[in-house]
Amino acid sequence: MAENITSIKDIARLSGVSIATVSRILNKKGGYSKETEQKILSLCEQYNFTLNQSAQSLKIKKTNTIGLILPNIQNPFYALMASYVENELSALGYSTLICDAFNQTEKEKVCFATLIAKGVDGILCASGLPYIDDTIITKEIPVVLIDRHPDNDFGFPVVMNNELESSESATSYLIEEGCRNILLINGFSNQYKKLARIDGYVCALYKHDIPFQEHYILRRPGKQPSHIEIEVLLNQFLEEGHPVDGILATSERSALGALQALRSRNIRIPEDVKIVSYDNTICSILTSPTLSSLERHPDLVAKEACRMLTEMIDGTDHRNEAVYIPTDLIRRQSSAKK
Amino acid sequence: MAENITSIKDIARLSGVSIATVSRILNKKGGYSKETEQKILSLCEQYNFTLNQSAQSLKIKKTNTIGLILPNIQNPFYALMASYVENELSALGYSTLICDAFNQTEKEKVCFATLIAKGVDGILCASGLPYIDDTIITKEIPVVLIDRHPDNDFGFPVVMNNELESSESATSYLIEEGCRNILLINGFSNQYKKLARIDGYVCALYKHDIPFQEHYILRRPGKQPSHIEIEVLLNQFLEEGHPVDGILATSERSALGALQALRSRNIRIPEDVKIVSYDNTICSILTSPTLSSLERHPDLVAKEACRMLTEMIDGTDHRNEAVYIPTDLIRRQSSAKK
DNA sequence: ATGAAAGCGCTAACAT
DNA sequence: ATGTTAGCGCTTTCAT
Repeated sequence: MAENITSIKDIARLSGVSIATVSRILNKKGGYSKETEQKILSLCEQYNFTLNQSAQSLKIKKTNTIGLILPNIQNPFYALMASYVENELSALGYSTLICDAFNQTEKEKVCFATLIAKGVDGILCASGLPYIDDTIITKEIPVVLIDRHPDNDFGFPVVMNNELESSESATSYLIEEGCRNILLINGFSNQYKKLARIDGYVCALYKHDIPFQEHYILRRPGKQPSHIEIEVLLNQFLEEGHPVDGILATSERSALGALQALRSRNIRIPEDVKIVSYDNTICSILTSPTLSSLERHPDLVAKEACRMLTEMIDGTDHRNEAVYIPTDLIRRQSSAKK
Repeated sequence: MAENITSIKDIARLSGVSIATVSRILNKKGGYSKETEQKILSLCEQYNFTLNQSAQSLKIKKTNTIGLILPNIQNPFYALMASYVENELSALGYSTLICDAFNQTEKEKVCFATLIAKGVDGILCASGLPYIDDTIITKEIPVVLIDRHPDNDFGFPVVMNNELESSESATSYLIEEGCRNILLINGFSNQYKKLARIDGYVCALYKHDIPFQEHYILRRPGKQPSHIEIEVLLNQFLEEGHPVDGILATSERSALGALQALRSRNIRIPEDVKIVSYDNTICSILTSPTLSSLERHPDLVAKEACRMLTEMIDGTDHRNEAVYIPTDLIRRQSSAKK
């Protein structure tokens, strides 16, 4: 019957050294002989002993845990992001405490509060909500924003795509493919006032001398799943007789809604209408026709954000910095040449 | 300049009571007056003070954190599962430490080790791997298995679907729709020897007096993304001239592969071949035709698993228990009546 | 190269 | 109803 090995004390007793030495060895701090190290290490191995992280955290005031706030894990793009962040952080020696904000401001506040209360060393926030709650700023916890640029600015660094250029180039691409009546479908619920994806679209039209019409931006009320709402909205829009030969959908689900609407009206894709979508998740290759999509490289975004955050935890100042990850337009059937 | 409030001691000093009283109030243990409670609470509110969880965990030996091991968060089904588990656990007062095993035994071992080292109160494991590593059993940490029934049995309770019935009913459904040459596509890499989904398929054939042919089970080598592998395999199979009028795909991605293969050969769905898939994620409604799919109710699975695990943490014995969540066949275009 | 001891912030048993 | 105090398992300073 093996005795219960719960603390550094037991290892110390069993090996005949002091707890200080055990601690030094387990933390690789140096200042011990090769033999004692070997002895301690094999003893720990044998008894499957690891340091108690709560005690360690209490002492060194670091939990080696990072909080990840996501707007909605069910969105395949954020599932990807979660996966990449977890992988990246684990390589950097951190665990990931995940928090789903379900696209609700209230839940997001709770996420922040919970994570801070848990004592995470830093927070990665991709919540997508336009405002950051003031109550969180009281704690000087490192925060890196992913994919968002909130209206109120706390100086938190941000890692995101070059939204303006991306939507401009996607729109230009549609124009170059011959589209003249390009509809922008805003897949986000209307919480953002300024959206770079809209600016880029307008910009591209302008550069190609195509008049911008405000009603060519479709905005969803944001009460229902976006693909349903968009299907209804687009049907309505087409019903009113507005000509459309190109669509830039700022979210994958809204692209799907557009697909459904066009299909139900026997409008051919890409012959009559070309579509470019965002996010390039598995969904893009499932539809028929397959969807042209802006690859946003969530792996690179995750990597940069994790690097920044861990550096901040180690003392580096990244306030007000912004890292922009370029996107790539993946061309598929929905925008293929005639 | 507000002073730094870091511990219960500061609150005690500021309010003129002892730390014990503060602790009692913050933990709602009773034994204090309404007034002191009010005073302490508003003080904590004012200074944004919360108990240091590391210290608390060290003392009470509970972290209120649960580890979730997933085979692959990028799979939409497991992203759903993660979302539901996180939501459920947060309602039960636990945080979720997420760990992606990337479908690798080695990474799974690391997940277990990391989580245990972190001091999680319990582990939810949906890793999908057939064996559980022995090194983890050394610690008597509560574990609930999700969606898996490993070959070696540690007595861990399991929450999963009624796999046998599900695949039998799905197969029977195809038969009743007129299919006689039903191909089973095993979307899993070949690590499982016994798979209830196969047994159910065989069972249904048997009950309908349809001879079972071993080569009507398509097994992927498991080196590449399944939809690519399946596309190749199915093309090969059809090339060899075997008649097929129904397909049961045990994963969504393999259903997609089948879709591609059939489409490339101008085989009509559902007229020539009917397809039923698993998991019923967003993918099922993206394809064209939309996919009939077995809804596995990951929300219910998550709920049950979280309930069991938290009960085990509280001392309830659930060893060797199994909870089976029924599935529902969602009928869509891919298996619609002629 | 190693040890003794203080103290991180908390809970709970034992006081009063 | 409230206070005192020991101790959870660890790191680290200061000894030796």
